[in-house]
Amino acid sequence: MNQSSNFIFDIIEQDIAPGGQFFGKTVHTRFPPEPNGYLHIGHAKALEIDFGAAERFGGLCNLRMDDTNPTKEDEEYVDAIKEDIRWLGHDWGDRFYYASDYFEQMYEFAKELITKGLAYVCEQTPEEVRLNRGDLSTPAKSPFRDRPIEESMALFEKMRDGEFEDGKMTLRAKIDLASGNFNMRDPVIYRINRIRHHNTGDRWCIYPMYDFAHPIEDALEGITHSLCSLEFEAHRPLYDWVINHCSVPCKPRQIEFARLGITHTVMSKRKLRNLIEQGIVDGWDDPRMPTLCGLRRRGYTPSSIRTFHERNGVSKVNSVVDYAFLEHCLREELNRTAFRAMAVLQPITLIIENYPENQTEVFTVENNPENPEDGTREVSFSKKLFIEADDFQEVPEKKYFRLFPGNEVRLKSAYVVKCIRCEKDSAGKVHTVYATYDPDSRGGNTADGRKIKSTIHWVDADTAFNATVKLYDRLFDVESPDLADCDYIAHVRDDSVITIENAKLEASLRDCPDQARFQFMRLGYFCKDAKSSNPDEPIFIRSVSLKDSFRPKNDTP
RNA sequence: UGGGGUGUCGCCAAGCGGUAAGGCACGGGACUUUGACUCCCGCACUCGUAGGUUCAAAUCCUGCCACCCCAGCCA
Repeated sequence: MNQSSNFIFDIIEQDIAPGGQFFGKTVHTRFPPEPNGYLHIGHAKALEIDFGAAERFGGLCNLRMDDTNPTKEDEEYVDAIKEDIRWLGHDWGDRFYYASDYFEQMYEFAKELITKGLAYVCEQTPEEVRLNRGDLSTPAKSPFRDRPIEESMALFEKMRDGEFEDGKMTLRAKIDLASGNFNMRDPVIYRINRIRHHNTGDRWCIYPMYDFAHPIEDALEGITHSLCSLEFEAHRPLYDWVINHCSVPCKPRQIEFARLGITHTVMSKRKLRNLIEQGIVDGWDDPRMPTLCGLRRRGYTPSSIRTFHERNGVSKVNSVVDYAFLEHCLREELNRTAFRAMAVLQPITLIIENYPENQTEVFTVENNPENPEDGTREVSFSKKLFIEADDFQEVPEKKYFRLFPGNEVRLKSAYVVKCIRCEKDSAGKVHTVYATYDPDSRGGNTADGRKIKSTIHWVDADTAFNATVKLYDRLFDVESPDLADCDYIAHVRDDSVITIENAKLEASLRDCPDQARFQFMRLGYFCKDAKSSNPDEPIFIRSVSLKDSFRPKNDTP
């Protein structure tokens, strides 16, 4: 499937080769989202790596909700996460798990550590722990570090039994208070928190911390390779410590990779949530959001997103990929697969003066010139048409070769017409253009073989229907709104969505199914919005524009 | 000041001692019943930097510089 390798796949390959630590084993990975928000395209990168590794080596990938902190998590996200993963085309079979399903075993492993003298109950307050953490040159300290094993054990059991109030004490791993790696300075591995857990209800009032829980979750599931993002690199010694000191069934290997950044967007849950709360976007599935549900609504296909990630590769360099590359991946696919249709977004009237009144012809148009197998459809033509305002200039600018007085253009698949004159309103805006047609150019080819430089799209005023079309564009006007010192809210574009109420669409678009994707010729790729369309009022969303070398899209600073 | 990472074209990214792949973006041209698509051509004598080893270095060694992550009872 994906033939290109990366440093992680190279490592796995070595691990399962003769002499490797997982020789003879099935590669087993996992995707472990925390159910506290919606998945975005950055998560999709991890998905591609986790499920991709399993696929590549004939292994398995589990889906596991990493729900060890009930304060932040909620079941409401679980189904949405599953839906997004399925949409991307990944299958976890029957291996769907909750980290919370292992609480009992984690508790036992914690007791094992206490028994071994490798964990102790610490009664410092959160503030005291922070104060006693030391600094770059000073070791941490805890007055409870050398408390007897039996005492810690009794206290820990009472913690579970709910005998102490929240925050009163913690269970800490006894590792190295002087370590240069702060994660090893006797990290807290259990805390008391009386809050109902979405999965375990009120069964627990103590919850394990990520650094303790995650390696156990992995080991219990027989994970061979635990792939995560770069910020966990400094946690790996702790991950290995837990694996080595608890009697877990296997020793997974953690490998870290750089998370994805994309220009002109923000990726952190906090910032995305903020955009919603401030009413800047309509919700998690707003088509401008980098969430998977947002991209789905925008018209992105699963395969375009997977292609995007595959071609970006995997490394350990903090990288920010150009938004244009995401757009490229979508265009590339849709050019191949989307049916063409004609739609006029900024209509002006075109009257063919020498065309008979009340006459209608039907023309046959290819659905996709890139793929003849997609067949054809019929569109009607008559004396009065709509064309794009952009396709006419009374006084043509340099190199303009569309419609202007005296010039000929071809109406896609119909006739060659010659512009005669135009009519303007009181404000000087052109509303009607008059032309004559060449009856010998039926279908678009001239009888005398003269070349027509330009072909424009059109719709028949008699059969076209009005629809709302929403033109979405990037949300921010700066390349890196996600930088820590960037006031990203101040850089939200006020024209990131332009709503066109009365676009004129060709009749065939009227009854297309939700989410159907089209190329509106010469404009871009659009899809029918399943969320806001009514049976009688379809609403179309622009997924991405077509490239335009006449007026290159100027990139905002 | 401690620990862990990373530095190859504007942006991603191959490269693993033998003399800088590819994609995006960009510029030029051809073709075109979408100024799209497609197709050509151009786009790093140079790999953060300074030395060293070698017949030969982006690849090995040493120093320096820059940037990122870590002191939550978050993940």
